[in-house]
Amino acid sequence: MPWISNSPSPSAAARAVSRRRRPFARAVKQSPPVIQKFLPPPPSPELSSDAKVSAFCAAVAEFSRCRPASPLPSPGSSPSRRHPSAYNALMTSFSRSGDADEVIRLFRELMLWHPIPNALCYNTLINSLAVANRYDHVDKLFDEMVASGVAPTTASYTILLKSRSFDPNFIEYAYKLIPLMVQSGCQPDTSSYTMLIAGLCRARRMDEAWGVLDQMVEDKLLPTVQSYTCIVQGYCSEGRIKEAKRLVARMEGIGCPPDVVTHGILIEALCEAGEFHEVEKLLMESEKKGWKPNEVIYNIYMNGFCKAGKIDESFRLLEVMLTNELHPTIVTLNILFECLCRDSKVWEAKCLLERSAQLGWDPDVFFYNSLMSRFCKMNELVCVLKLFNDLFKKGINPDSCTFTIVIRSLCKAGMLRRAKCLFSNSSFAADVVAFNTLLHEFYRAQEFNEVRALYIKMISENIIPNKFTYCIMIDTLCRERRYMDAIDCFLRSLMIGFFPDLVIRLNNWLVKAGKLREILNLAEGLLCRGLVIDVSVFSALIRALCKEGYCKSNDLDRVCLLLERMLGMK
DNA sequence: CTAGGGTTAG
Repeated sequence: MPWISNSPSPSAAARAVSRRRRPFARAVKQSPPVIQKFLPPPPSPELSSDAKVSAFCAAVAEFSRCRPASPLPSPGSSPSRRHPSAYNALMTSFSRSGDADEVIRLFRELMLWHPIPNALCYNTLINSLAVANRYDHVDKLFDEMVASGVAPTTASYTILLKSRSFDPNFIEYAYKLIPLMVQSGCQPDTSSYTMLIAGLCRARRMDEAWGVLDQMVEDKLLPTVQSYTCIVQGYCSEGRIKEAKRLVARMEGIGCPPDVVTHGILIEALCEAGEFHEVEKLLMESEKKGWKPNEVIYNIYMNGFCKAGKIDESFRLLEVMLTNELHPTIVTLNILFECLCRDSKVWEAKCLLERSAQLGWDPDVFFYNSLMSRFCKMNELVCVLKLFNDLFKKGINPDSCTFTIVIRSLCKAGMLRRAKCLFSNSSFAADVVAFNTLLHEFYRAQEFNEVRALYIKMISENIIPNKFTYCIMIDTLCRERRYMDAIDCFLRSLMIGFFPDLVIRLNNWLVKAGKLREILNLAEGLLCRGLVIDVSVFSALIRALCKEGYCKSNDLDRVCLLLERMLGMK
């Protein structure tokens, strides 16, 4: 397999494992049947007549019956001279279907006939790359556009904002970009402002998001459903459901009634909070309130039930969906598939996947990930690797999630080196989660040098560490008693945001080691950056003081000074 | 051409 360099293939790994298991299997064969019930059930060769399995099959049948005919022209058709607007229409179409590579190809082809494409074409291209998270290309292409004398439009800038809206440094970027935008004669429009609001909400800066909304009104731009929906989502992701509900209610009053998207966000949050009755109520009132639940709404609701372990309810919703003449989508199938996996029907799920072609659906990477993730939890490494193999055989591209599952499975079986090999392969686009997974495993194995090396690799590959990464690094440094480095590491984490639980964690290490001076350094580091010292840091100080012997501490003056500053006396 | 929602991983 091409993605593993100089290392045995997964099938070899699978063989190695099954070799190791063979004596065990033999032993079981000869022992009384009582032991056999501790073994996983063998994969069932035939589909069982289980009600949920047949419901899933019915959903598949409905899915394949209602599948639209391919709306797209086949990629790679021979170049022919087309008008730029025809190219743009084609590119938009491929961009919407998520095929950024085909958009790039079309753009290149367009340049053969029209060496300087117009702003619209550039926008479409850049947007498709932004959607595909290919940020480096976004910036390069924008510069290229400007360099070739094509004036960016307001939409160009909005796309730039979008490409950064998940970046931890979004706000700084946006506040730099907007003046530039105005300077070049592009006034921010409703969509630019909405993008700004979306980014602020993602960064949990709700007050500022409201501020932008006020600014919009001042600029005589009316906020739209989209603008408010971003804020609803901001509240929901912070768990502030009451405020989200209140805002949704208020939207009706100000002539901006919440639509199906707004409700989807609210329903997802309600499900997560276990307020399923509230969801039911919203659905009952939907007609009266002027919105109509679509497939996505049911998917969200079904997924909510699935996550809460209410598998029967998920399948009940499938029936409701069908009676409302809504067709299952590939996402619906995936959620139901996940339900089967959770409902101890893993082996049936495996069987379903094996017969997908016969049943009438093309499983995508999500189906494989769901099943592999289940097998990973069950320590069924061989099954994981076999599915990983099947995926390649079918020509499905694994995503970073697939790799994370494989890495976890390998690590769980004690094969850390093999997991590391996956990382050395260039075709594996590791993301933060994948890195965190392996980092965590090396940490658990106390291979701190490997942790460090991997962290350096991560930085060099421009993967921005997140909270979990810093957590592992802080733990690692503390385990090595490098407390000052741990503090430095924490202070670096402030670049991506302030996480109180990281402070608490670091403090616990410092207290445990009786590192009073380091606690003071940390507290001062926080204060001089204008951050509020949490009560946990305060109590950690007291605890460390007690441990050290209050009177003996030479640092008492510094503690008092800190406490005074905390209380706002100085 | 551009703004808000759904499935998987730590």
